Amino acid sequence: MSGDMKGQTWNQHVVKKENKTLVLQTIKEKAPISRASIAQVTGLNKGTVSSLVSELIDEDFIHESGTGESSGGRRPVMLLLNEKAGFTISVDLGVNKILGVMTDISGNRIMEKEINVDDNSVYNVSDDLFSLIDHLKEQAPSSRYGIIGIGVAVPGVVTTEGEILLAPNLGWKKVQLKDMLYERYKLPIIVENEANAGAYGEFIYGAGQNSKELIYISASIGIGVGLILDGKLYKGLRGFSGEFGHMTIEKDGLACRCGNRGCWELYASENALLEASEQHGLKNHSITDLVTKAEMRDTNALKVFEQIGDYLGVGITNIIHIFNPEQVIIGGSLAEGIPLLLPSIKKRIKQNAIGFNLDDVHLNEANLNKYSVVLGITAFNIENFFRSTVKEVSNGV
Amino acid sequence: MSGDMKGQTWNQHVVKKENKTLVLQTIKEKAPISRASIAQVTGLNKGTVSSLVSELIDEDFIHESGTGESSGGRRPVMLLLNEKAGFTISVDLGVNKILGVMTDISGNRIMEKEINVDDNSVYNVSDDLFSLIDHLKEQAPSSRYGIIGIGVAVPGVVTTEGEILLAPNLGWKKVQLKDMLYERYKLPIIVENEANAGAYGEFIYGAGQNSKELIYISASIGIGVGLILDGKLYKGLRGFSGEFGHMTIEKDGLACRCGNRGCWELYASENALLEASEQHGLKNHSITDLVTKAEMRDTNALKVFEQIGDYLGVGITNIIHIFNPEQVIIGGSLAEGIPLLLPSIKKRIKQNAIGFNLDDVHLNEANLNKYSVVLGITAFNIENFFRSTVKEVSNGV
DNA sequence: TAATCTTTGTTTATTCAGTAGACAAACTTT
DNA sequence: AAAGTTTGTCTACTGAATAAACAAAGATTA
Repeated sequence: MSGDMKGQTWNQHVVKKENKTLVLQTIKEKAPISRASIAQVTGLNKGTVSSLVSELIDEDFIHESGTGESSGGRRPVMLLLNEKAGFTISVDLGVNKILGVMTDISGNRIMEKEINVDDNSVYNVSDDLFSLIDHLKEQAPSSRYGIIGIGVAVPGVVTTEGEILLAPNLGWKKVQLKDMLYERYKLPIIVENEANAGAYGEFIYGAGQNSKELIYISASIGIGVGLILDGKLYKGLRGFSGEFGHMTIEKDGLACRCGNRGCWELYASENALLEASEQHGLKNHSITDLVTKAEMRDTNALKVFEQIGDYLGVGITNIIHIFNPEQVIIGGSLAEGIPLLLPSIKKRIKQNAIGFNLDDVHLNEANLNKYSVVLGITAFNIENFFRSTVKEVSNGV
Repeated sequence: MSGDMKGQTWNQHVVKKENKTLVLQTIKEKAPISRASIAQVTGLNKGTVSSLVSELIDEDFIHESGTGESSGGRRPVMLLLNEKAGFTISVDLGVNKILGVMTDISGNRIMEKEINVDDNSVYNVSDDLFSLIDHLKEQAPSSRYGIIGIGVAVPGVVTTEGEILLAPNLGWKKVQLKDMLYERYKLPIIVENEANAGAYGEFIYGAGQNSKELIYISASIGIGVGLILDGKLYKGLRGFSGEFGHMTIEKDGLACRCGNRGCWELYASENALLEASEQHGLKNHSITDLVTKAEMRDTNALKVFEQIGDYLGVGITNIIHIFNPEQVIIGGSLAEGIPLLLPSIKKRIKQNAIGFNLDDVHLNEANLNKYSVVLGITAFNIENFFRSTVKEVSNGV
């Protein structure tokens, strides 16, 4: 009816929609909060807030929760997000295991299930994935909005349309996972790259909550990077940004299966760590083994971590130069070794990064641990839900 | 009075402001255009468009320009941007010369002046800069809004507040150029990094007009990069993004004066080109000399361009992997040699870049030539003007 | 304890921008 | 000349925000 191609048109419906979202957002962030405080924080008129709040209550998005402390006058009625108004199902589809969680619309984990996978064929994995989702879905408490969305993170190249073009470590090519899931569940579906999801998870619920410019490094078998720029996930033209694993840090260095040479992930990933440890006489060790050895002051293990940390530092220095970020967060399976890697990472960065950019940046470990990725998916699910639902309900009823 | 900290509040004033801007934008882009067409394109009601248009005419932003062709009914009255409602002064402050242009608010160049500089001290340059601006300012035609803004691009690190922290090739540190200019002219001032300005210039007026994701490489003495992401200039936390010149492409490679090692600009800038040519026995040649020689099939000169192009390709491959851009534009003084560099750049990229990302990207030469940077500044000036003025006038009168 | 002051939240009258639709003007087609 | 189209303006209406009055419920003070 309106809002064509470019530059949406503004009318009072849009105004109401935006203000309602603003009120809801304020409650989400500052709950418990009174109507009066919302008016003060947002700058909206008290009457406007009252009327929007009563709509939100009717729609079960929020509810009152008794009175708060008086500050010298009538005691305020506090408002809370109605966390149990709906639930999400979010899955981290890894190479060796699949982690699925159910959360409420506030992002609290209600239930989770993890299964191991050895056969990575599309057929087998999708079977496992479906039964995992079915299992979570069956046990969802009843609620006004039910399951509000299902999302899956995959270690691969995903288009903005949710098609998996390539997932090398799964051996997948051109898999229409989003369509498959929609076909089966008829619910809003999200399929997203694993590094992007991890970045968003840490941004919304984790170490990056107060940074608008943050770079999340997912260092596992390979390296993927998720970019939060200007407070939004940056995906590039078709969704393929963040292929930092294939950034050349040694011109004409080692040949990568991607066709490039000297790729960062050949020197600084979990794979690189394991290879380096073999070269130092530590064969068939897992990361956990190596961490244990290094903690017991094994010289070879220590050397390996120092070497990998140094290479990580080279790439991170590049990241700092390129983005002038506020925060760089390291996640993925390699994060297990962070305490051992950090000294040499920091040494390299301090030596090599330009002062101005270095001064601005904080280097941190992901603090949601194995949940970074699933919770990113959860955040996508919830955002999607509020964006589409808050408005339609208010117009529709 | 409203619209506090986060999440602006929406009311009818905002609606009008946005719709008015939308109408103006539509006229800028599609002029000459009738009221009826604007209504159709924007989705706004015919009456709304009529009333907004009549305000814009009162404010001299646009004017009617006779009737257009009938399409089977009453002939439309065509609307045009009133290009001469105001003028900008935009300056590209280079190491060897200063280029200043005056443009109208449509970005047409009205006048220009270029001067050479040999003493780069702040004192001397600011003197030259002031007299250059004075000269342009004096000759500005009289107009409703006069000089709407003054902007300067500098080859250095500029904060979001317009302070020049460091301009190594000028030998400047901590120069409050924005304040100095405001003190003198009491007009809206912009001070911006040269690569950022170049990127914006090509984005608005040049080769990148239809790309929302574009990377501009300013290859001169060093390398700077301007990032247009999601249709906006990306500046990072404090404005220091795009320091691609100091991206490591050879770990522990050549030492750079920035403190890092193996920086891209040591291998792929104008400086690198000149050094490489000396190593090939071509001493004291300018780029122009080398281009001439190479065009006459001088083997050494050809080799030099091939080598530098190859290194450029390495960095551009990284850029393609990192951003999944729609377009990469090469500008700066090195662009003079583009026809000679392109073959080896393209060869490297085709060999090394990941297919998905490679398929999306177009590699182009800047097409505004020496005006990329000044016109970027012009675009900033104009945007600033419309953002602040369109609205205040309509509320204020 | 009573009177007064504060804060919270609702209600009412008002303002203002966009919309739909009628209408007039100007043109084309039959 | 009559009928149909397109453009642009005008009028009545709608709906959302606002300011201000008001009611409710508490704190403070004498």
